[in-house]
Amino acid sequence: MSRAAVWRVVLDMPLRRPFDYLPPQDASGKPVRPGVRVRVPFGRQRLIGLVTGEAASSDIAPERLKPILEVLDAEPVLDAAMLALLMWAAEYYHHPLGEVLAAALPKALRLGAPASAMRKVWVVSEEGRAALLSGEPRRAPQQRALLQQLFERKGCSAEELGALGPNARAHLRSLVHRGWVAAIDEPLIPAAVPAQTQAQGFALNAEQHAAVATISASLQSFGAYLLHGITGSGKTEVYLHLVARVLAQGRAALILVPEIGLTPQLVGRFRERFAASLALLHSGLTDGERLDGWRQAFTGHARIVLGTRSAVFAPVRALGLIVVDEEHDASFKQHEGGFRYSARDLAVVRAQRAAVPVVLGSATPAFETLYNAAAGRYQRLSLPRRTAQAQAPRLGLIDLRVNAVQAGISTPSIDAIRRHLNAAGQVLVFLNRRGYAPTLLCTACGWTAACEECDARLTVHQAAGRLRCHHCGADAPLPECCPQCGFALRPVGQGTQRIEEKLEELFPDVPRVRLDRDAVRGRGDIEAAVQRMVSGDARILIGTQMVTKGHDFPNVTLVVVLNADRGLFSTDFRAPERLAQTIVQVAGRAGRGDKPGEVLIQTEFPDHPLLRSLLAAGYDGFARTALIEREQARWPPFSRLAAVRDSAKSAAAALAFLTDARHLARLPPKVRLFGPVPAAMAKRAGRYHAQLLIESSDRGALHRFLDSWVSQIEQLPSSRRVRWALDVDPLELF
DNA sequence: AGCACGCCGACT
DNA sequence: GTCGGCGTGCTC
Repeated sequence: MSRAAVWRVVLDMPLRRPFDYLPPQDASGKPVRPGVRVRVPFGRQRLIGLVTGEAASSDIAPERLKPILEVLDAEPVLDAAMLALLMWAAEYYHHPLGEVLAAALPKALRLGAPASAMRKVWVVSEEGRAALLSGEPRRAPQQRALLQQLFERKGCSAEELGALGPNARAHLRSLVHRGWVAAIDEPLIPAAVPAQTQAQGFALNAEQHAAVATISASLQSFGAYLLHGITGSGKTEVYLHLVARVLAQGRAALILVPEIGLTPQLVGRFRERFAASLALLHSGLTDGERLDGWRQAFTGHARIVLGTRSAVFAPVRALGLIVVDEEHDASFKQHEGGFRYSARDLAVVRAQRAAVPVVLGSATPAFETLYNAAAGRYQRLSLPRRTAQAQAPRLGLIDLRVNAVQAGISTPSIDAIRRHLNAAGQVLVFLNRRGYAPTLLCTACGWTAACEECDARLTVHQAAGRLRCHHCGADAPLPECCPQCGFALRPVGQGTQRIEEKLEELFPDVPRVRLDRDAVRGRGDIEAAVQRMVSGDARILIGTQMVTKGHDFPNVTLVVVLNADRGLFSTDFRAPERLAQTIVQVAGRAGRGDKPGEVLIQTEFPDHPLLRSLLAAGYDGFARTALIEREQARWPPFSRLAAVRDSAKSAAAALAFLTDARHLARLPPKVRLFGPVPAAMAKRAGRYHAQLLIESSDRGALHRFLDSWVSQIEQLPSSRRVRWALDVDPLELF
């Protein structure tokens, strides 16, 4: 037991405890500032950690306590409110606090970069001051004049140097050489940006106006709003109006968008309305750019922070509003790495703690969100009309069992495509599978090209002449003939490349564009492809999921969904929800201009109740039916789930840890375990994956159980032979 | 997580 | 006889 007061420091490590340090020697007596970064000795390493507080004494023997080496921040990089939110998150997700805090900071800050941008400033040194007083340098009046100026202005930055005379740079070099002037780094304080009360933009229709009025009536308090607006109903305009009101109050807004939803269109609309005060924080940025965006928020320079998942932790000053656009999108849930959080759910918690409104916008809200709205936890605001006069598209099913099919495209679809092209319309053909064909088959012996490292077939990439694994990235040349029997090989099944080839054959004179991860590499490529459709250069668009996210194709009048059947028979209870969202989102691309849209969905199961219900009752009706089924099956939101996932070099090791974990569990009433089971695709990138599911109807019971169990299972010797993670509220089940 | 220390197989 | 495998333990 040590009597010395110690600072509690949390490190970016999978350790569930803080470490005690003696206060830094140069700052004895100064109070701790929770949320500041410190450099500490740790074993034989030196690490950067975060101070969470202090304690009057430590359980650690005094001779073992080491002093903090350095305090990196004058101001906490995580303020009290953010620290409290992150502590809440660490508890809720049962994840070590150090890693949670690390997730909230850009990498550059974790490595020690200054929290404010720095600039080099030249200041007169002690020797320089003495020289100046004694009249030096007598022989160089210009140098002396510069020294005098630097002394009077208390230094000058590189940008200001030019104003100090024609040869200031050369004179400065001499002064630095003599040791009279030295360069120091100083934090750059950006000029304060005045709150902008920008023109109101477009006029709102009645429903948009009602939504803005409702939310802005209670900007000073927490409220969660589901903004359910069909595609093209003008959700973004509602956001823009709300943001304008928040800025007018001198407060700031945080806008979260899905991974791929951060399109130049959306950024452009915010930028043109709110010019300079916008900071971006998304995964496409370099570490330096992310640091820059974070600093703009931290310094208060940015009044709007627009970003993806991890931007939920952005240090927004005077937060007044949070918007989560496309709140149903799975990319808000971190799916890899250690700390798996839902940015949407944390946005709601952050808004609640900050007493500000949070707006969850979607054309296809997550069923959980609809449930929360029905339960009265969220207030529902609907935008049922499209802003342009466009009517809702007509949806129809095409029975693949009775219609002739050419390379995956049925005759009725081909006829419809021709009809729309002849009527000067544009066509979107949707297939959620890139490449040429998902299988390469030997017609003689039945051999198929399989990935060595995954339980998956290799996809044929005809144009590149390659076989690729879409799960691990393996890449091999396309074999000429069957490696087993030497007979000819045939690509089987459809990918977007093959559909493009077929459409070229069917409509040789109609320009096409393909939008998938193979066809577009950079963000600029996506824009170029989108622009070709918008301008009318291209009239057929073939695309994967990518087309459903954030892009508008106003002249598309026909959407053909080539295969809706994956997802109809999945074991994952969320598959129907995702299927409905995909169909409704892709259908929303049709008929956004003044022309009515048509949507054709090809299926082998036209009588499947899910498809029937979606067509007959729309997304809402579909959701109601699906939620009743979930209630009967006791799936979320009628129960709570968590999953322990792991992977190892052998299937046995992956299962061994989860089996040990299961044996350790002392289950309270109402908490159940399922598994462990191997993942549906057990082998991926050479590792075997497995899962143990935890279910409970009682959230509190589940979390109390996890609390003690997780700290036990991480002590298991078998845990060291696997990579494992706990996923609270998992979105995908194997 | 790192990074040590510590005991058992194929090599200069 | 050593170099090095990863199993176990510790870091204030």
